[in-house]
Amino acid sequence: MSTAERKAREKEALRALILKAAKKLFVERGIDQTTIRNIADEIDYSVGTVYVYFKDKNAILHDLHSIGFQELGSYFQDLFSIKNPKERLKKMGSSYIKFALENAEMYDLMFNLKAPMEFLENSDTDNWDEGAVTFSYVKKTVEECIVEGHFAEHNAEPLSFMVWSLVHGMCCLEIRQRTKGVKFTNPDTILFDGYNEFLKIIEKL
Amino acid sequence: MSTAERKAREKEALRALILKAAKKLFVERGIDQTTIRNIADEIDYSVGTVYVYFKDKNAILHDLHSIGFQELGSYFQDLFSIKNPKERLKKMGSSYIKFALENAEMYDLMFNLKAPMEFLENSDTDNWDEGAVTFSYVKKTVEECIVEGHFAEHNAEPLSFMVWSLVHGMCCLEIRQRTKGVKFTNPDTILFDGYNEFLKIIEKL
DNA sequence: AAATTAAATGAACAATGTTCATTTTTTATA
DNA sequence: TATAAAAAATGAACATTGTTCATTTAATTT
Repeated sequence: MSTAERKAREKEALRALILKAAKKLFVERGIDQTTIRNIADEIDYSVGTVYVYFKDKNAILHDLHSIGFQELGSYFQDLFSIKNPKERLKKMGSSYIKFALENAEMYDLMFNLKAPMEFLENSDTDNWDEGAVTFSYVKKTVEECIVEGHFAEHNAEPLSFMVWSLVHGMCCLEIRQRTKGVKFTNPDTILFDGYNEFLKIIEKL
Repeated sequence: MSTAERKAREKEALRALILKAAKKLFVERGIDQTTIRNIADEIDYSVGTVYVYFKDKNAILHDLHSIGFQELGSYFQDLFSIKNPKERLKKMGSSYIKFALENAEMYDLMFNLKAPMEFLENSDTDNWDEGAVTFSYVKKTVEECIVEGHFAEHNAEPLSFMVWSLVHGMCCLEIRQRTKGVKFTNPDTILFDGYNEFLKIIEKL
């Protein structure tokens, strides 16, 4: 192997190390509470080095947001082995919520923070591929449901968007602390209970 | 009138002036892009004065978030003149979305930003009264629907939460730029279309 | 071994939220 | 009205950010 190749690998390794440290700190203490200096400290490099490997903080956040989508992918892993589309859709929603609650900080980064989208705006194309791919899973499943005769008189794309919004909205309200102060009868299970109402509904469609 | 009374009024007036200036700048250039110095400049007072009237930035954001709920209230104004609860529920969702889109920055502050909730956490009670009251409108309406024989086998509170999540999720995805990169068939009407799917659904329940 | 290239550094800058000793203004008192 | 006391307003100063870039250190090539 050439030195050039080795160097390229080393560069990639340090890049990955920075992302790993960033993720660790984000999960541990939250994204707002993590500074570039913290990240540099964590891996015993200087602040300047971080900027050699990433244009700015948005670039780090965007890369981490992509990693988040990979992780969401692993929650979605086995979904398409479920052949019944309605069952798959129901399970997809549960997995989505599960991911959001178990990876709140990453979920926030993926679907709420402005940074990853600002990064996209300053890049060649402003396609949000990660989001588009994830949405296509929902849409594909809804389309299959329609083929099977469900959701009559509904349109696949807007209906899929509605479903996405429904689960996203629940996760969002929870993660951004909006369920806490409202004093639900069963605060601990409100997401579960709320999603259950949705399940009852699509059972009838 | 006593001087004390006049002074109290003057204090209240300056407090309101600060909030008004803050709101103006928030709407004009966004919340992250607005600094305490900007606000002070806008009303020709010094930075220090702002801190005489507000403990910190969170306190300003919290007060403004409360003002936002008053404004949402005016969108909800005539809803309870609609006696048919199902019609009212449908209209309530539309009004909610309308408010969110026409007041994106305020909506974000009310339902997404951490600041207002952090302010609550540092206060005596951490009840989120504004949110609770707004949710109660939805819940009351859903309960009336159930009394009228709709939504059989559903539970009012979780179902209301589901409905709230659905509209909130749509607004959230839109405001946080998550609908833009996905390339919907009709990007401009996806919220409208998505909500329409919801309307079709509750028509059947 | 010297020269060249690449990588890493950290001091320095501008912007921000926040504090607080000082100054200015207003009110009460004599 | 003149003076003392209280209230209000001030802005310089601090700590913490993200970010830059001239300089230093290390690695590679000649």
